[in-house]
Amino acid sequence: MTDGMNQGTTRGQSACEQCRIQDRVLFADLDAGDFSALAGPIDDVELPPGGTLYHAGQPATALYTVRTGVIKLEQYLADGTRRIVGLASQGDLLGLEGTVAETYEHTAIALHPASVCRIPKTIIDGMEPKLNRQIMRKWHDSARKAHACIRDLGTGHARQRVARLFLVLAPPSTPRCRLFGREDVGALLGVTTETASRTIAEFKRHGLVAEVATNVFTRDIAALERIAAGDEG
Amino acid sequence: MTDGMNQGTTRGQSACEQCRIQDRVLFADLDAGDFSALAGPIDDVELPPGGTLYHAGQPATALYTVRTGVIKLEQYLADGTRRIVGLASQGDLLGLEGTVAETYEHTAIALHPASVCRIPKTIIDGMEPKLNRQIMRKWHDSARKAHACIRDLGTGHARQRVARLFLVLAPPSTPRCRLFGREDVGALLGVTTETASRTIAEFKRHGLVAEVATNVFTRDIAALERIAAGDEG
DNA sequence: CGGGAGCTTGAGGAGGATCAAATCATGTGG
DNA sequence: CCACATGATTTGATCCTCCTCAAGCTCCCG
Repeated sequence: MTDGMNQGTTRGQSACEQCRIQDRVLFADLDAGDFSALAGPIDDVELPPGGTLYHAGQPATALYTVRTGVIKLEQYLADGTRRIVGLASQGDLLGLEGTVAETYEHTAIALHPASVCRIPKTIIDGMEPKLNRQIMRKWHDSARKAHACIRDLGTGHARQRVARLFLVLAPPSTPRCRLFGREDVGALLGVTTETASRTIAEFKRHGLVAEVATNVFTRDIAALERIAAGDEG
Repeated sequence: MTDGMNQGTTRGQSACEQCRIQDRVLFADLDAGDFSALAGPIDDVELPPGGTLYHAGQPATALYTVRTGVIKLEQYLADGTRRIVGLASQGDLLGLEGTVAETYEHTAIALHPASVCRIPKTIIDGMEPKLNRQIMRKWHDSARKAHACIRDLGTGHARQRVARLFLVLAPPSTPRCRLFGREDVGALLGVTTETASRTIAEFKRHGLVAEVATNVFTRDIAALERIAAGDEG
């Protein structure tokens, strides 16, 4: 149980018009006029690692756009087992279920220091038609990610899953990628904390990845792809 | 490789207005006037077990509503491994990705004899605003199912996964449920065909389920729930 | 009746879970 | 600034589940 502080700081208004990731977020195809209309109540939320954005079952009052950091989406089984069913990073939308349901379906917790943009449900409701296409695209992203999670991170031996995780964490061109706690790696891949740790340690020994700082890795992409596909060396 | 015939028969027009599952499908909240406007090109497709509705990568020209039967959604890994990432049954919408993307993302194959309703993309495009809420709800269903797949069918021991599958196949009140081939059970749960077979056989021996006809089972719900939660007896 | 596909079962081994301990980070107070 | 406490990570040893390879079985269909 990470048990971090359950909410980050909320500071002032967000400047959507200057947002660096504007083209990737919900309001991508709104014009300037629309922007001034909605500028009002959108604000930023800063989350420390372990900080909770919202809990499963809570009334869904807002959507969130991820600006920086990585946020995990957790769900729980009847026996209390924890499972991470998805990750959200830059440009992803969280709490999409709020547009059609009353409550959140996951618990959203930051893995790295994160900054997200809070968009009250009322804003969405107020301008539905213009946003519909964009919201649909976000649903699509979300479904694709979930299926990729089953396919890539939930299939094969632990070594393959870890390799695929390293490949998913950042695009191949990116030199480094940030990892997170072994317990979370386990919950994401469906293996135990020990297996996650052992496998990552083995990767380091074999030079498949190198830890340049705490949980910051460089990767041998080609070699990881070979492992991911099941080729053993 | 099941390699069934790759398409069922297509016969005539569909009578949406008399459809038994009308309240569960896409056009749930359209009025009579709307119905007559769209009555045109919607038609039924009958699929035999193993029949393919569409292939991953194909241009997405239509959505499909499932009227009867169960349809599997398959995806493939780089090494060729097959994985079932979801099941669709009565009322579910298939090929939703077609509303925002060019091609299908899964291969959709019938597990039982199935009857589906083909809705050309042009119809959807033509009446977007009225349908938006309903489409959104279908996206939501789809995402929920995918997460349930990770959580319930992809976590824990083989015995737990099979128990959860039996519980998911039909609501608890339903006396019987239909299963499908062991190879597909394996691909859905992320275990081998042999493990699927062995586990189901063991369930039969222990009276947790009983096979009243080929792949038709009655279930001891309470006992299955105990197994699903990890209690061993 | 014979052939084939899918299902069941067996034996053996490997991978991962489990239990337990040692080592390494991180932040705290002296 | 250092010693210490705390939690995360790594590692070890053992056991059990599940995979693998292989054979027998059942059911259906020609």
